[in-house]
Amino acid sequence: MNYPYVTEFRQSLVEWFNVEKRDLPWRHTTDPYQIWVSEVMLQQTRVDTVIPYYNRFMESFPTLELLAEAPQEYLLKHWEGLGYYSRARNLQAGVREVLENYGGVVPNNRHEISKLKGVGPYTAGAILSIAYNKPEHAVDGNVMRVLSRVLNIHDDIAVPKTKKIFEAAVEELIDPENASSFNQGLMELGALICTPTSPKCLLCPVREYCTAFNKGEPEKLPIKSKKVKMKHITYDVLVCEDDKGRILMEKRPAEGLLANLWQFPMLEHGKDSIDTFSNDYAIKVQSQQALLTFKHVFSHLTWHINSYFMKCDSTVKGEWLTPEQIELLPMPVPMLKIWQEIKTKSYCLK
DNA sequence: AATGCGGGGTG
DNA sequence: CACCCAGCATT
Repeated sequence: MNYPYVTEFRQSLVEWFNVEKRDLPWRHTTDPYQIWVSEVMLQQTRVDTVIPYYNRFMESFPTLELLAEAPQEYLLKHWEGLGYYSRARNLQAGVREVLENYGGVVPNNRHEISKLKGVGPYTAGAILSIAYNKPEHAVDGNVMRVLSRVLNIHDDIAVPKTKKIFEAAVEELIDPENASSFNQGLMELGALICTPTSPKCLLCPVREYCTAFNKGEPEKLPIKSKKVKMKHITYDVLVCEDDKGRILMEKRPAEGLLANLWQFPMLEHGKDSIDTFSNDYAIKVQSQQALLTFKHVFSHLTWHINSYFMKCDSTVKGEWLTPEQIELLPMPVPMLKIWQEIKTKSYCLK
């Protein structure tokens, strides 16, 4: 395939990026480790959300070695609220691989870097191009949207193999001398100009090369099928406090949803019974009071939560923790919401 | 190829 | 409410 105006397209995009790019924390460095962290955080996550997490993360884990040595609980606390927590565990596994197998130097080729945990086709290309200026494709949702419009590609981007079409296109288009600015330029264009709805074509540096703009209906692309069926689960969440002001906590399993995060005990409606629960923990409930009722939406399921504050007898079973200890634990957002309510209304002793 | 995996922003 | 977002691992 041979695109017309490739040279002009490259130049317009790269020049626009170098002038208009946002000042973001990870754009002050080309350290592969720091670029790596930023790219993992940015997976499926918006820039504005990532910024404070990235800054805090770099303060605590400025080097690959410090991240490799960190306790997982401390690491997860830095990821708390960011979501997709396996990213954090995979990132730590990845930096440990770099220390073990590559002398602490992040590999500069796709074959080796792709072996690292959590580094897929996009992240590999992003690190290689941004940190090492290697002309490698880095195709994410932004790039597929931008190029579907520029090149008039109507393939369904929800179909996995469609990404190969865009990767091949980037290999043709990418500026071999300015791979970093070219790839970032495509993504920046998608974020600022070539947005999903109402793209700002009049501000676009490459509109004269854009098929969708010239045809007049850029918002019709990309084509994306797919709908996900949402599952619903209802839970009672029990905040149990003993007479010493300690609260019963549970650690979630090491696999699956919210792996290794901490929570107040949860009873699934129609599945878990309060009797079994109080039996397991040898708890005797003295009083019970309704807390928050709310809904928490994940990408693939919805939790309907009823939360209760319960005064209980002392017991020797389970993890009864002080508020100070609880503050150090990584918890999912629904639990943070309940915990915040507890602190605000000062139910517990403290 | 299909599914599981968070959470927040937007219209 | 639906849709989107700098994806990857597992099956």
